[in-house]
Amino acid sequence: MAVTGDDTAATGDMPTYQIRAPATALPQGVVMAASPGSLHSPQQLAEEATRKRELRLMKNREAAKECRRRKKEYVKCLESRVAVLEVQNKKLIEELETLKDICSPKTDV
DNA sequence: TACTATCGGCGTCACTCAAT
DNA sequence: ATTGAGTGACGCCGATAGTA
Repeated sequence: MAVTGDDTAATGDMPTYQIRAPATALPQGVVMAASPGSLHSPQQLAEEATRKRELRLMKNREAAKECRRRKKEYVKCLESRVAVLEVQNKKLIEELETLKDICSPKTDV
């Protein structure tokens, strides 16, 4: 698991699978906005607003996919850890029973 | 076969948090 | 204060399984 310990330690409410990664590159086909100074008419402003919204939605779409992918991976990781711990627990219980048998005094009833 | 319940994935919105 | 990324919550949709 690639989880930064510092992040999780600093923010208690942060899910452990969350990784605050640096900003990633834009998906292919994304064109950066024109500078605000180059806009004039209300028509142009409206188009710019629409374009910005679509860009935001597209980025959020990709972010959500990535977030879900990481979450699935995290859950899978937890499940395999549970499996390992269950085996370990079972072994310890068996060992305990063995030691009890060895140590307990015999009672003939 | 039509209907229903359940599940997984998706897109979107609203919010938080860190960086600037 | 603003901005961008990450994520929880919600609703929708298609696939699949179970049932009358």
